[in-house]
Amino acid sequence: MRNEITISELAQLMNVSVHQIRYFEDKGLLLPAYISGNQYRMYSMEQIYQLAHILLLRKLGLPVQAVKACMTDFGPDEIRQMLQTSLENTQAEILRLQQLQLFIGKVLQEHRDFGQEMEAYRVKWREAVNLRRWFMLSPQTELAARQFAGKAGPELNLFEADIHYVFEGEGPAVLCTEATEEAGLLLPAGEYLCFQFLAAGEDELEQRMEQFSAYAADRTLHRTGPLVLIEKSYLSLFSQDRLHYELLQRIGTV
DNA sequence: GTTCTTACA
DNA sequence: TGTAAGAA
Repeated sequence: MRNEITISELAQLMNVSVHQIRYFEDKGLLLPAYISGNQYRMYSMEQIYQLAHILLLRKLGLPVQAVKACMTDFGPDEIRQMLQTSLENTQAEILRLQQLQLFIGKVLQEHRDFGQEMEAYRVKWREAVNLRRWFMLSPQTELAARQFAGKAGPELNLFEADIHYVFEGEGPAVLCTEATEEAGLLLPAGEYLCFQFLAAGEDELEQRMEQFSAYAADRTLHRTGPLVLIEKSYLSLFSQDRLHYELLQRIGTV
């Protein structure tokens, strides 16, 4: 038995695919120790170390092409800088994953809340919320894809954000999302009449809003401030055909 | 049975 | 990057 190993043995040893090893060869990163009589690539210890080196650099986020340059003509300064940017990228990735973790937790929590409060009116205390206005929704033109494409930027995260439709007076609704700081529109802290429900279309939505008004009127609740319809589209993960909504309006003394 | 090359999604 | 084919 020779001391060298075949490509599949090397692949298994280093936990990569055979294809990937050949790919590295194609890119000039890793040549076999020699080619055997039957055209098999054979690898020795030197190649094992070299492959480990390549894999480490790939792990640091270097593109395959950059790995070559790194191994041939990078000096200590360039290596240090490479590690520095890799560190920064890693920190950014951690941040991204933390935000994702937060979002998943939020979806699960909201879904729990929704399950309990389904179809129930209740009065609850809400902390103040800052809203950022995006654009008006003219009453006739229903939500059109073009409207979003034209007026909303990439900052408006349609699926992950709570979309607030704010009805101020008789005018058209304004589409808003929550902001972390003062952003034009403030929903003050206070007692709010809240109603959560599922709805499929515009008609059902209007029906619910009339229901909401009637409920408040019946109980002679004094409503103050705008009516707000919150759409939690991400909760549609749980029900494909319907969207989750919450209606709310501040109540209390003038 | 393993690997090689080549092509393709 | 993975998968598939036919050839060695």
